[in-house]
Amino acid sequence: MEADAAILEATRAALVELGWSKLTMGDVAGRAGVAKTTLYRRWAGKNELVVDAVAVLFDELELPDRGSLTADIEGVVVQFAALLERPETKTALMAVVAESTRDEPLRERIRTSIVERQKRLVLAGRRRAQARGELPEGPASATGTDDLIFDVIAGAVVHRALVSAEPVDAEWVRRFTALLLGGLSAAAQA
Amino acid sequence: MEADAAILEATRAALVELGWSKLTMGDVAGRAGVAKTTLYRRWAGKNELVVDAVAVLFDELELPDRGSLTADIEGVVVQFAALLERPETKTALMAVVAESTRDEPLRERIRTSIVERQKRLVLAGRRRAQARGELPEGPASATGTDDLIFDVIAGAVVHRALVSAEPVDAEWVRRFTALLLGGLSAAAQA
DNA sequence: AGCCTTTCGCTACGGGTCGTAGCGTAACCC
DNA sequence: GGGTTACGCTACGACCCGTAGCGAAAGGCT
Repeated sequence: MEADAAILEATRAALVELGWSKLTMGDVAGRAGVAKTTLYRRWAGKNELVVDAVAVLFDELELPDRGSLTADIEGVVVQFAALLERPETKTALMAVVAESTRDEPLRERIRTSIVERQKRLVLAGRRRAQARGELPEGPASATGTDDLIFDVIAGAVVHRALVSAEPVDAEWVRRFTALLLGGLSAAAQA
Repeated sequence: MEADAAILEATRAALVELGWSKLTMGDVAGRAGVAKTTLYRRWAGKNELVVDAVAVLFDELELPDRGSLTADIEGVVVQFAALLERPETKTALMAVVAESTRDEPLRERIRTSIVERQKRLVLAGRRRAQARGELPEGPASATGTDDLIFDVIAGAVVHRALVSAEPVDAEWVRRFTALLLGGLSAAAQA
C-alpha cells in the first residue's frame, strides 16, 4: 500500500511533536489523512504501530569498513548514538520495550524488526575482524559471545544516552571502545 | 505519613497484576483504601508515583565484600539482575525512563531516587579494589571512568534482561565480568 | 474544654481517548 | 457491468483523567 508509508511517516511526526505518552491513534489518523478505523484494520494498537514506524530508522545503520576493528566499532557506536538522539527513537524505544515485558507477541515483533537488525552488525564486525586476523577464529561464536558483545554495546550506549542522559561524544566512544577491545583481547589470550 | 507506605505498596501490587500501561490512579487508590484526590495531593501523576514506589526496591542492592573485585562485580550483577526479574521493576523501569525523555523534572527524580543508588555501588567497588591493590590509584576517577563503567554494567544487564529477554544466569555473569575486568586491566597497563 | 487549622474522604463533573459497529461509497478485478 | 474488497465517516458506550466543592475527622494551641 501507499497509504501505509504515509501512516508511518505521520506516526514519526507525531512522536516528535507529542512524544510517546501523548500520542493518540486519532491524532495519527488525522495527520495521515486517514480514518481511525483504517489504523485498527492494520495494526492492533499503538504499540505495534510505533514499532513499525521506528523500525525503518534502524535500516540506516551500516558497518562501513574503516580498516580496523577499533574504527569499525567506534563508527557503529556513533551511528547508534545519533539514532538514539533523534526524538522519535528516544521517546519510542524504551516505551515499546517496557510494553513488551507484558506482551510476548510485541516482544517478538521488536526482536525481528529492531533488535536483529542491530545484532547483524555485530556478526559482520566479528567476521571482518577475524578476516583481518584481529580476532581468533575459535569457537567463540558458538558459546554466545556475539550475544554478550551485542548486549554490552547496545546496552551501554542506550544507558548512557537515555538513562544517564549524557552525551555520547567522541571521547566517550573512544574510551568505551578501548574498554571493550581490551576485554576481548584479554579473553582471547586466556 | 503512614498512609504513604500503604500507597506505595499498593502501587507495587498494581504493577505486578496490571503492569505499567493498565495501571490507573483510581485502581491504586482503591487498593490503598484511599481517595483518588489524596494521590494527586502528594504526587503529580502516575510517573512520579511509580518512581517512588519502585525506588525503595533499589535500597536492597548492597556490595558485600567477597574478597576480590571479580567476585564483587559478579555479586552485584546477580543482585541487579534479580531485581530486574521482578515484575514490578521489569514493567516500570523502562516505562518511566521513556517518559523521562520528555520530562526533565521526572528525569531528575529518577536520577536521585534510582540511578545514584546504583552508581554508589560502582564507586564503593572501585575504592575497595584500589585498597586491595587490584586497581591503580591513578586519576581514573577524575575523567569519568566511573560513569563509563556504570553505564557498561547497568546497560548490559538491563539490555540482556529486558531487550534481549534472555536469562542473566551464572554463566553469562561470569563471561561478562571477565570481559569487563579484562578491559579494565588492559586500560591500566596503558 | 473549646477552637481552629490541616488533612482526608467522597461525589460529581467536563474533557478526552479507546476500540468497535454500522453504513455508504469508491476503487479494483474478472 | 456485477461483485468483491477496502476505505471513509459517524456514532457510540466504556473508561480514565484531573479538579472542584463540601463535609467530617484529627491534631495543635491557649
